[in-house]
Amino acid sequence: MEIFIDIDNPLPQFSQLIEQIKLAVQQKQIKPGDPLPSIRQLANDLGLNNKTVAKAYRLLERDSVIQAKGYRGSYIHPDAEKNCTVNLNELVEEKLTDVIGMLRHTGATDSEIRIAFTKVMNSDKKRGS
Amino acid sequence: MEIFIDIDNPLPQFSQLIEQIKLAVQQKQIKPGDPLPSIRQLANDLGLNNKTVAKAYRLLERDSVIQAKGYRGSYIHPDAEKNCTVNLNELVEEKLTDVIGMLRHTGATDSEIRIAFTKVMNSDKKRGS
DNA sequence: GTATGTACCATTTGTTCGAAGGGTACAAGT
DNA sequence: ACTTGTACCCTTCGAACAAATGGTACATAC
Repeated sequence: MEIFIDIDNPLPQFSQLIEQIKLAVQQKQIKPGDPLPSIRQLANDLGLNNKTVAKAYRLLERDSVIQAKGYRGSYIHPDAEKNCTVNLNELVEEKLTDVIGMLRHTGATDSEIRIAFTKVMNSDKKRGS
Repeated sequence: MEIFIDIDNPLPQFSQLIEQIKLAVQQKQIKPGDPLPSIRQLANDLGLNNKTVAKAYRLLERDSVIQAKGYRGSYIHPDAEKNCTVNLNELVEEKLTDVIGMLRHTGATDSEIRIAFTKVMNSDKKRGS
């Protein structure tokens, strides 16, 4: 499995990493149960910061593409092949498109929608999750 | 009817103006059909820019609190008293709260939601209103 | 002619945010 | 001991945006 990170690519590095790992899973270059390089090691190999790789791993684990087994390294998730085709972002975009379209239809300004959006994002953040 | 614009108020000037005009309507200091000062005049009286007042008027008209009668000035809308209590922003916030809550429940990161949000806002903007 | 609402062009200022990097530390596994 | 994932702290850079201001112009009503 080979990973290329393109600095000139407008896509964030952690996104590129996620994409390529998902791609490797889909192309069966790596299979469920296979171990992944450690965060620090991969970061070192690619010339990235630990945090950047950790961020990619964190998101990959949330999407059940990989599994972080405590302090025993990270492995490809059993259902990785299925889960890495499911795109959470598509759902997010879809839902947001619906609401935004609806709100614009009521006459709400883009500006107002943005204001309300950030307000909701921030106010809910404080008291919870 | 007296309008006060507080520079130190964190609330934007145009918002303060909207609030105070709505308040004046609710308190029946001005009644449906009453004329409003012209944009330029009010801006001059309050020491604001024309655009700032125009923005407030534009939003007030969208909410049917006032009526801009072409080139004959602006007047209080017949249903102003009813409409100025209805807050479009509340609807916007409510709907956004719903979706955001739902998306967060699916595991989406606040960051991801923000990314998708701006993406939707911008991509839809390009191809027509 | 003058005032009106409105629509463009533009700029400046301040805030918020994402992305990335740097450092330190911890608990649990080998 | 050493590595692992993870969780904090903080900083820098750049982009996107809101808010406000300025100027110009137009068609229409009085």
